[in-house]
Amino acid sequence: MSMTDDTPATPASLRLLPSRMLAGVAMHADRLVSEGLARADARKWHYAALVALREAGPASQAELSKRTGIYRSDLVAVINELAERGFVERAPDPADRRRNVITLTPEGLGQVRRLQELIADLQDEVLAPLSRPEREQFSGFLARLLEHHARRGSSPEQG
Amino acid sequence: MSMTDDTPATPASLRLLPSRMLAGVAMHADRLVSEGLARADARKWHYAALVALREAGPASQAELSKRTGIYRSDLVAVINELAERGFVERAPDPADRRRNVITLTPEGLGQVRRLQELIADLQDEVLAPLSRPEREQFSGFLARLLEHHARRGSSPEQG
DNA sequence: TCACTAACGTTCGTCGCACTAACGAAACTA
DNA sequence: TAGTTTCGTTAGTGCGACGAACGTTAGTGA
Repeated sequence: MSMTDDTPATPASLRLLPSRMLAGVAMHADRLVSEGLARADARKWHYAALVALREAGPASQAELSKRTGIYRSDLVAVINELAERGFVERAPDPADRRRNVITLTPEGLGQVRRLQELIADLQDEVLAPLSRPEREQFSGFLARLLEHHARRGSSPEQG
Repeated sequence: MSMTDDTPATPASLRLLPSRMLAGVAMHADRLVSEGLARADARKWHYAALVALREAGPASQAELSKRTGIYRSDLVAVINELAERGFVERAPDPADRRRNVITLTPEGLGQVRRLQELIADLQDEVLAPLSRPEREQFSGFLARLLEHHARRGSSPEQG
């Protein structure tokens, strides 16, 4: 009857590995925001594209790809979904007939505002256990790490 | 020929999103360690399993799964690969014939030592831009975030 | 003892993400 | 005018996280 507390704990040498913790926290964060956005019939990429459009105006898909970090291959589907929902419009560029010009619609503007609030709440949820100043520190660290690895990375970059 | 600096910068509202930065840093970190381990013909999971075995002795696959966070479905392949390389042995448990007992071999012990050094170096590379005390802070934040989300998570947990 | 349930290892399949390859059309460049 | 590059697009790869289901074996209660 006596149980010897058989809880199989992850060894500390694994549990405390920064790269592992990083992956774990990123996963939880990703799940939180993805599920939150799903409740609004949206995805991370929708938000990224919409924000980029609002911030910098109409753009070609190639430009959007660079601004958001979404691969141009994957961007196709994102724009499709946003266009279906009436948040953006895809039109051929008369000046360069290879390109499409993606434009934010009024409905899209409304949506990005809604999503922005939602996302802000979700970030709070992600960082819940940290105090305000700690969140600043943490974000600062992340930004520095990101910048560092973005430079050295021979990889095509992504976010 | 003046160029209006057409560098398409990611808007700050995206670039500074914690969840996004988290994903980005985690990706870079993961790539670094994965590539590093690949050079030693190993993967993250190999290391996780080997460490868990060294730390807590021989175990069934179910137990290993809980200790390492590797799904039992995926663990099968990991043990296969480790067994192929002679680092572990998989034997049926005479006490419970449903189970396999996974045991670390002497070669496995050597390998886990090698990998541990390698991993330590790779962690340094990941955290390169941070000073020692900053790394401590950062790791502390990660640990707190992880613990927080592990509790509330109805998700089966993973690292 | 006998049905019921639960655990174990395993296989197969799914979903999403990062990423590559290739292609036709259009645009630049020599 | 020929060669190269860019753009949007389709298809596909590799991997990590995860679920479903199955046969086998162990425990559990009537």
